Amino acid sequence: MGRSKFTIKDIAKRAGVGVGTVSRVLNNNPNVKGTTRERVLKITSELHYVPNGAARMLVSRNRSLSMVGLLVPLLENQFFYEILKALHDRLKKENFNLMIFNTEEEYESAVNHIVEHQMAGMIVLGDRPLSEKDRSLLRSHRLPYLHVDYYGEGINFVRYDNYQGGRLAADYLMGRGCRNVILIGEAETSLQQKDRFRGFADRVNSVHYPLVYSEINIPNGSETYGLSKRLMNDPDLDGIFYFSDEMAYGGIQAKRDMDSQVSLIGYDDIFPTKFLNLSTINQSSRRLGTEAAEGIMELIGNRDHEGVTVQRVFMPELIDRGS
Amino acid sequence: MGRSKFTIKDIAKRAGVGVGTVSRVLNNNPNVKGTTRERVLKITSELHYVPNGAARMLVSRNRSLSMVGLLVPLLENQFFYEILKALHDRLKKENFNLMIFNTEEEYESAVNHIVEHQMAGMIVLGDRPLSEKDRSLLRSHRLPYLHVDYYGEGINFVRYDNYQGGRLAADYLMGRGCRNVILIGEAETSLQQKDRFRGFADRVNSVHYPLVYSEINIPNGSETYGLSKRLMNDPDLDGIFYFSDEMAYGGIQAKRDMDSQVSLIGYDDIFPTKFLNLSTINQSSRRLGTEAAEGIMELIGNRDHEGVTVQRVFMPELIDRGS
DNA sequence: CTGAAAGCGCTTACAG
DNA sequence: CTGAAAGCGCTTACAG
Repeated sequence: MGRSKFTIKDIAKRAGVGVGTVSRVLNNNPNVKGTTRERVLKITSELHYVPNGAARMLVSRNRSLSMVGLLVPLLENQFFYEILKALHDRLKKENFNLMIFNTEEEYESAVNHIVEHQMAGMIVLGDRPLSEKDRSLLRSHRLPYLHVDYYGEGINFVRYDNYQGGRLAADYLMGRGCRNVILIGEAETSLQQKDRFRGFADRVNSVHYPLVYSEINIPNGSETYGLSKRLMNDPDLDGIFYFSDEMAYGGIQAKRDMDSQVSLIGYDDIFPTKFLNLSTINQSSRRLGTEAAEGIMELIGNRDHEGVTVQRVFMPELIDRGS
Repeated sequence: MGRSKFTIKDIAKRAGVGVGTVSRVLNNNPNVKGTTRERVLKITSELHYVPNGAARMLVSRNRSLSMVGLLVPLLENQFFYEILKALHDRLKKENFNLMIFNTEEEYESAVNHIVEHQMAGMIVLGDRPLSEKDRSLLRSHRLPYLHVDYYGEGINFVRYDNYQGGRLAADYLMGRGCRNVILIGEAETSLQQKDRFRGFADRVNSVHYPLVYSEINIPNGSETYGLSKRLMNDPDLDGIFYFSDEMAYGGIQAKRDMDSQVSLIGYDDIFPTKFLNLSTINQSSRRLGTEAAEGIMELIGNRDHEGVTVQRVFMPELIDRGS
């Protein structure tokens, strides 16, 4: 039961060798006599010795760090969690670890931490861009980063095509004969939402289908049950497109309780959605996470080559569950 | 656009001061003349200078690290995600960061990493105990840790009472007049599952209620829809207790599709459950996460006092949605 | 195969 | 208010 912290020096002294030798043993350097190695190993284990990670990092500037920082607005919807799982799985295979930073307010302290600890790379979940300051910091430290679900010129990202998803949603509701549709979104409008709703509008207009639509945006994270119920009182309303499945759940419940005929469609196809028989636009969180992991590893591997860019866009899919 | 890494020495040289002064500026030490401070700050920002975290940690052995390591079997159910959110929220308020380790296979490398990097504390989600080796490693480094959902003598934990939850489930099904019940669980039996099912059995037996029950365990993560459907073909079966809400979702769907009268109850009351009108046993993920955060911070604060123990047990609650 | 020494980039008394 | 120096715990040539 060692009392406190031992260092490589303590080990060396007890083993009657120099610190260099202990270091070699610890790093599996083959140039150590078998008996010496044994002796050192015995002592390190008896003392529960664990090398000081900070000292190790400080000295081995070249050692490729195996840590990836992840910026994620944790409170957002479950879709992010599913991405997180896939991301972690894939990274794990290559022996990368993930450090998670909650970034509801601002990125800066997280970005600083990541740079300060010389992580291998960084992934940003969600639709917010980095500040110019953060970007130039990362650039000057050659720290590669990748966005998931955000995009722009010259930046690295993987994402699903939300515009296309909006078009699919329009197809679905038009296919069910809707003429009077409401789009329910979040008040703090995200890029995704804009793209989805724009895709919806463009699709409706492009085919000259006689459909009237309007948009209602509610505070992020608020319940949709009451609102949906009230809307369903309007006999003219015949369709609702929710920005996300989580928002649509309240709608499904309202529809059931009101015995309403309104057509509903959500977005994401997260795990519980199929059990609610909710039609939706599927984007695979697993795929997104996996591709993000592979993307960042590619960027890390090519840190020194200029101009390597990862930009991948996937197509979502309509899932018709007759809702 | 700095090309590469600058050190405190570079800053000092350009500012025409010693490294000590630069360090003081960086650490907001008040004993620096205003103009000197300005000059240094200007240069650090021009050069995108960020101090080397490893060097910093190495030298300031006393600085209380603000990192908590979290061991979590990521692939498990959504309940963990909700805990994760709450945990993160609470920790954030006290300026702790969270580093997440996936531990589906073994804990050892994660524990090593946490010790090596001198984190402030560690939280273990899930029902697996640490190995004796890991425990003595943590002990000898005075690194406090806390289990969520696992428990035992002399260890720190916060958890819900699963045994009690099982009793509530029994009450629910007995209240609906069930006589013939099946418990569906996971083949890789967890402590939680054992407690829940044992609570169920004890409750039924303690009141001499004429109820026959049997247990079916299926591979973790597999679908329950097909199984539930088959079971519902048996006209004698009138109740199913699922180990988790996620497992129960397939059952709810089967019940609807078969138009069955079987009574169903899940466990957890995760977010989507209410929309499925599934009765369940509520345990608040938010509370568990928050308490875990507070528990580990308490342990961290009392690192040097022997015998401080955190052991908190919360009572779950029956949510009757008539399923 | 091994030891002594330099050095990684910081912080912090110490002496002015 | 500030500089020079010691030291944090490692790794890695270098010289044997």
